[in-house]
Amino acid sequence: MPDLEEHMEVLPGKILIVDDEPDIVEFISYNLKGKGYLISTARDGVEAIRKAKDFRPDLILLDIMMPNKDGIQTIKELRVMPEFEETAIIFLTALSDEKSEIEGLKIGADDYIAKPIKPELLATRIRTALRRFRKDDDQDQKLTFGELEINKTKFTVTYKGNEIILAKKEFELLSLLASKPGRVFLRNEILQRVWGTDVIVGDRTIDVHIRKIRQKIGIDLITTVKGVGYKFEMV
Amino acid sequence: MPDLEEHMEVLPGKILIVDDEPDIVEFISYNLKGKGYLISTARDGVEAIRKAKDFRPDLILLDIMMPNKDGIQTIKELRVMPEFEETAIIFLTALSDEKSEIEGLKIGADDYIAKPIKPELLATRIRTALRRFRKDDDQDQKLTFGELEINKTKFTVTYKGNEIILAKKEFELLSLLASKPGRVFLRNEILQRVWGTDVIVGDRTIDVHIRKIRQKIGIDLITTVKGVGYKFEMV
DNA sequence: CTGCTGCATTATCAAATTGTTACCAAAAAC
DNA sequence: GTTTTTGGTAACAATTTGATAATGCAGCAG
Repeated sequence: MPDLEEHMEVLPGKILIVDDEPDIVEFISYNLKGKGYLISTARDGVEAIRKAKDFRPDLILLDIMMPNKDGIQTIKELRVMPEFEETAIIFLTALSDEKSEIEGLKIGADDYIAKPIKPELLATRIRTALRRFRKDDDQDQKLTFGELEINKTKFTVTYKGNEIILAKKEFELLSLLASKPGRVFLRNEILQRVWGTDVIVGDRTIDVHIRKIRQKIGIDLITTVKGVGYKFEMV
Repeated sequence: MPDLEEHMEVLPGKILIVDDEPDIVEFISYNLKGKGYLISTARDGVEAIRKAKDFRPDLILLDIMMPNKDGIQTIKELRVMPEFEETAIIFLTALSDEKSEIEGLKIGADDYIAKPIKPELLATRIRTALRRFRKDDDQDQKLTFGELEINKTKFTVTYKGNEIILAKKEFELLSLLASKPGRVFLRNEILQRVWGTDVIVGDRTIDVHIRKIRQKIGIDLITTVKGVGYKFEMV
């Protein structure tokens, strides 16, 4: 009977590869799998965002030129969502367009790699980028405010030691607001960051979720700024 | 049938030798057995993969030039399987082809040794490679949570002293979840880490395995986080 | 070779939970 | 005082998971 053991211990990281050329995806994917990275792939920006939400990559390799939604647009949308605020993103650029490289970095990429891609270079850059964002995998990512604790790793919220069960959207919404206490998030912004850009929901949806959160936590940590949005605040 | 030598006490390691020339296999095999390694052999890539699954070597000596499936192709296939992700692999190369050596290393070999093989050199390299992947072989790797014990070496789970028989996938799944108690594992992540990157299985597969585990253990140690994933938790 | 046996996966349906909307009342803004 | 915006409630829709049985497959004993 096989001893499965090691393969599930320390993984170097999860990487999402986004490119419309299957050959390139295949090539990179193959190279990185060999090094123990977990790989997911997408062939355009729309798919990329969808997969990223599920896969939660530590790093995204993002082609600039793509159909359906280009790299620039994709990174913009990703960076707006709280869960990808601190995800490493490396652009893949055809060396033709030097201008876009610079633009890419300004927009929020951490690095860029010119095609054709050299495996050694790729590996090095990836290691560097991942090191920069090294989240202690052993340590929980959590936000604490006095008696309230939001643990993103365990997906739990506790208030005065009691665990409060929040549904996914509720949790995401609270996490977003709590990520910048005091800051007002516009309704529009909340929609974008929690629901994404292409999902369309009615006006009342946010309200209802806010209400449920307030109800579950008991005290009102969320303040309404009428006509504008909501903000998280410890009293 | 691999020639195991059960009576050996402290095993320095299990080595799979893959070469199509019986003389070389014999030569290396003889040398390494003398040093206390457990040896298994294969004469081509296809046989190598088959034997590797059974034998679970700590290190594979892999000839590049072989009939049926060459070393390059073999290592590619091995590296993709999670259980060999972290197995040391050393290429055996005829010094004729220098280019392939480099290629081999890039692909995921840990080292290469040029033929003709010198026993001292071979021994040194093997020690080095094994050290790099050193796993506490002497001590059982186990996780304990109160009355529950998961022994990764023996492949057993006991609860309140009673041994619980889990199937392979069930065991892998439980091990993964228990490796970070409290942490939520996304369904996708579970799929990747237990089933591998290229295996495609339906949505319900994880559920069914989770259910079987719950059923066998009796108490529910696994918590569902709806829309997100599962987590292991002692209550 | 044949028929077991146990495991992994899928199919199907039921149940539970979650997300969204409709509607109206309440509060604030103008 | 009207208009706009949000809160509360419940209904509804959608999604997700649980339970169960069935299928297919590989290993194995005879």
